[in-house]
Amino acid sequence: MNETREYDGIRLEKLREHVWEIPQEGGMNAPARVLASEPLLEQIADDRTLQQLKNATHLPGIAKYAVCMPDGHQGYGFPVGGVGATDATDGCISPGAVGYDINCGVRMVRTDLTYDDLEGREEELVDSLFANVPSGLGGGGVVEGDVGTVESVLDRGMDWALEHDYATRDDLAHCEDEGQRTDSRPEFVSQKAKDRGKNQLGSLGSGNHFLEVQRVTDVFDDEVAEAFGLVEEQIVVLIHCGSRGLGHQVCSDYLRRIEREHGDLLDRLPDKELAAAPAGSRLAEEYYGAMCAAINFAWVNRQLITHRTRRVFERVFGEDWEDLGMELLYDVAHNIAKREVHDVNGEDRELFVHRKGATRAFPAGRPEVPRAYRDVGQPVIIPGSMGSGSYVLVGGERSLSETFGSTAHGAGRTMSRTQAKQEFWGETVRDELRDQNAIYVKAQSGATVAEEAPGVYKDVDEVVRVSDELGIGDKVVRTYPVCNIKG
DNA sequence: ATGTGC
Repeated sequence: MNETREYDGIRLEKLREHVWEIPQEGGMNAPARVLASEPLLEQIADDRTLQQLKNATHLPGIAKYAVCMPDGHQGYGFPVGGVGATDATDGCISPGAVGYDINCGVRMVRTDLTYDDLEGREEELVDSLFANVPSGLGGGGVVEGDVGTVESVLDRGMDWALEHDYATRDDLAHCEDEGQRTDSRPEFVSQKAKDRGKNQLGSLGSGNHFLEVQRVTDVFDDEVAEAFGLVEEQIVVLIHCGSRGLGHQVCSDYLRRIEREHGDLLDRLPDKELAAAPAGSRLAEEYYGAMCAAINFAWVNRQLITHRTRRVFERVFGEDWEDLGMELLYDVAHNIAKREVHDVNGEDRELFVHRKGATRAFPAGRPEVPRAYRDVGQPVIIPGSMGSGSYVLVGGERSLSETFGSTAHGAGRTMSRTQAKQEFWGETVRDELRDQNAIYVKAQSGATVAEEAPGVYKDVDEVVRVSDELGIGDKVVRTYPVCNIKG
């Protein structure tokens, strides 16, 4: 008899170390799995995550099992840190299982600088980044486009940035999907969404989005770190943001349309927030096209911020960005759905893989991995809090059989934003990080710093340990923050 | 996450 746990009437069986299963019963179309150590499972069970995960298995055509990553927490309808793969022919697609911030994601830009080159100049660098990279709620971006510009960005993604000299060919090669979803259908993105996007091209936004200068403190795998161009004491830049108001509007628009046009399917699901469009329906095709367009918008957003960041480093360090070695290491999406073919019980099936707060983690050999990394596997970038630093992993051998080629995406919150503001005060958090940890934070709003205080996050080391031990994403390097700007 | 509500 397996070890079991029960939380609010939801029973989990321990299959092996870090793998817990909610057995299939009632209206579930598959079992569910939670990938977590015991302390992380306790945190996951603390909110509605397990119930939401169980609800997700009610989605039509869900394959194998729904998965909750070690950093999972409750989200809109479907857990953040959730992976759900549904049959692309007779299953469904669910905006709630992608998330409001379509292609919220993260990229790492490497440099040839070391911490020694930067120490003592943190204030200058953080001030210059803050002054030049638009952040905060509302409008103002690197590019002030019109609706035509937005449509071009939606259609072509990073290819648009290449044509307008905001990107190099190498930048495109180092993005998931090469920074372009060719299934994009801008005509299915509402005018309202495009209007929201036109003055947000190249802007961080607010909440947990940030730009962080970091130093590499630990190398766990010399061979893979070398393939990624990473060494100890090296300075790197992490950019974490998404598709801003445009992606948010796409999600809202389609949730409302699903409610109106597919109420029958909605009535059979345990939670209205799981709203899904049946695969093959007109609405499913339109949502998929619009979501791919928003994905393209987010890649261009991160690229425009990269462009500005390179300019800032050129001014501060007095060399061209090429001479500073500021190449894009990789850009990964954390909130997407994608048609992918996976083995399900010995049969190759085309699925909509929904990764909501989860990272693709393909191992060596997969054709989707950029040529430069194909012999080692794709880089996986996992941001922690502004006090803890982050990790670069490499896609693990077991990810394809265990998690539809996915792993975790971050540390995950442990308390609400409201609670965080009661526990912390922004200016105090900022001063302590500077005085005790030599971390320089500059934000539009003190409230945001309180909401994002290191103390509101799970232990990123523990999340990564579980990923590594499961073999779905393996540790390569760890970084520590130097400068952080945010909304 | 988000022109921080329907």
